[in-house]
Amino acid sequence: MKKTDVLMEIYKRLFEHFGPQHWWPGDTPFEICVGAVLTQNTNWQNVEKAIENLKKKGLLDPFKLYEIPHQELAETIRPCGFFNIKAKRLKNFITLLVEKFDGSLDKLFSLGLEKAREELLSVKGLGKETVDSMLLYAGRFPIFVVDAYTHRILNRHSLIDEDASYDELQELFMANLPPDTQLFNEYHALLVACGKNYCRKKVPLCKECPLKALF
DNA sequence: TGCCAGGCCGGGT
DNA sequence: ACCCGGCATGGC
Repeated sequence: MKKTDVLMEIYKRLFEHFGPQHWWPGDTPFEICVGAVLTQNTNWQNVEKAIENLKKKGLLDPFKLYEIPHQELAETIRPCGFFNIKAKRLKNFITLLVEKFDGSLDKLFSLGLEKAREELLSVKGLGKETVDSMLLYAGRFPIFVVDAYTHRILNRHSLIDEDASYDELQELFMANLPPDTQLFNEYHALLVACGKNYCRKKVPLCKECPLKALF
């Protein structure tokens, strides 16, 4: 069976089981980018509280975040955990956005996928997953987002090695699927849904998993 | 109650 | 080039 067919079969099963996920859960591209940083190794529920705090204070704005002192920002996003380091990372991102792109995500994204990715990856605290999430869900670029769930699910169904890298996984999807933003959007969200609901740590293989007895 | 969550960095080997 | 500890809150 060709890799393309395998990947499409997985997508089909996940979509039929979970339905459309309507990602990213955020109103604006900027909110999506902020959420991408805050959700690093963190439950989305906690991130929602932090984002709600930012909204209440009217801080969900590049220039407001540019001005706010570290201490106050950290306190505001406290519920999402790792708040000191995340406040720094947000600041680093905001500094790039304001000082190099007039606070405009459109200007950043207008560089195109490759250049925008390079710019974002140069920011301390933004790794590949965070950056690719911004590019896919805020920038609408057709780039596949890999995360811990992607890794665990594919490994558990013997489709990749335990030690496969981010780049290898991303390449697997991108070399064998059409570069379709909506497909990549839904696919990643579905993998997260599957991981949260079924493919948990320590549970070797659960009976309800839609990918059970895959091939 | 303990374990885990949509990572990433930095220091030590 | 790996490997590992640190970062921290809140929900199940």
